[in-house]
Amino acid sequence: MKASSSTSKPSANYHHGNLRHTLLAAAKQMIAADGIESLSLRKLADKVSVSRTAAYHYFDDKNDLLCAIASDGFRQWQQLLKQSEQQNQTERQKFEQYLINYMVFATHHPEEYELMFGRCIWKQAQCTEELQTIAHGTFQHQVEMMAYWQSIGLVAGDNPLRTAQIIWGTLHGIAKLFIDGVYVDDTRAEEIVKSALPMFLAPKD
Amino acid sequence: MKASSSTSKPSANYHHGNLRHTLLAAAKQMIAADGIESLSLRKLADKVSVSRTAAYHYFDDKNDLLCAIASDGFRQWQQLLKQSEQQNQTERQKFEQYLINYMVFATHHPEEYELMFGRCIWKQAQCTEELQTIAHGTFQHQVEMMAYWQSIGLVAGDNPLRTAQIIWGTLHGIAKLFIDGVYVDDTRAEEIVKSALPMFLAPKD
DNA sequence: GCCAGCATTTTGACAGTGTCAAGATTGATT
DNA sequence: AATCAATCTTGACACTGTCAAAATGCTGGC
Repeated sequence: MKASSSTSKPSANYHHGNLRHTLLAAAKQMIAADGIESLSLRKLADKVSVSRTAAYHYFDDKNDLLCAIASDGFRQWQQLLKQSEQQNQTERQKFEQYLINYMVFATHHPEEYELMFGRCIWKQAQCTEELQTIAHGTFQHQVEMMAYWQSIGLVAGDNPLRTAQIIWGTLHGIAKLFIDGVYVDDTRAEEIVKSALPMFLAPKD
Repeated sequence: MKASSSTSKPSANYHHGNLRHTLLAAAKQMIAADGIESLSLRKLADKVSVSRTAAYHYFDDKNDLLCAIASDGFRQWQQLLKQSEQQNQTERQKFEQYLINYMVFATHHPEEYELMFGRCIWKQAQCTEELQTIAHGTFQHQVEMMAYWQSIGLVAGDNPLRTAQIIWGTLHGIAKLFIDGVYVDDTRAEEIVKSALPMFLAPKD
């Protein structure tokens, strides 16, 4: 019968096949536009023209959905990192590029960044297995890069974990101060990171 | 007459005189126990044995109440700073003490810290005039200290604002990674800050 | 001592939220 | 063509912030 779709477009409510993906896409769009806190499952459902509780077939929770978005964010970030690593440059340039990439990613996807590293998911609500794994992997990778940069005498210090924590801390802190609106001029973010860079380098002796 | 209190304790609902203060105290206690996000005006009212909307006589909003808590947080922090400055030590020691104080304050009052510097108030909701003023003053003071420490050759760099932003960024970032549960072992916070310290110092030449 | 007026608190109501249980719809399988 | 599982919807509940209107207690003037 295809009662619902006698015409070309399915467009009907039931079984449009990729609801999970559609929901995620719409949700990302909504948080990009109005922020995480103003995303409600009901508004999301409305936007996708589906009933209030339809999402519950693909996500346990609202939290589960947010975790999925955060996971996607990590994948995006990892991909960006990989691309950047492939360009052949000085290690020094790679290091600088890493710092700038982080900052640009954070300030250009503030809401996704907030989900990836914010309290919303990590603290109060418990984060998904998937999210935990991918996030841990990302950090692991960061520590390894730091270990390498230290081994070749580019970055100061001899404790990769500690150094990674501090550098990440610096990036995260500056990013958050921008994202949360404590620092106001987004465009300066890159500048600030650049002037922070020398702090991390090993003395040239 | 003290009609309400024929016995010792007033304890009645109406006019117990310091509701504003009581509400703030109870709210602080509640967010310390269960986090900001699980604070509701109704639960708060319940705890103080007062009706749901009683708080609206002292605060415009839930946001207004949170801003008041944040403002108190800033006052607390400023007082701690003042105390610490009075102890006569090396400038180097004072600098170290400042960093440690920041970290200890942040990790010991995580929820207040979140309100003081988090998105909750600064971004989505607009912050109170009072909060904006006191926060701005605090940062101003920080920049001045940094300018001094740079002028005596203790801290590296010659741009106090920029340096203050970076150092604050580092502190804020590390604090948030702990507070939000990305880094887990709170007790290590102080250690991390101590190993970050040398980064900020001017080369001894 | 009483009453008006005022500050303070309460009740009622409304729209919005996340989420669960039970029912309705659809496409695929036998 | 009947059955079944996947998918989506409806109904319902408790909880939230917030507003308007009512109730309550205190205080100063007579």
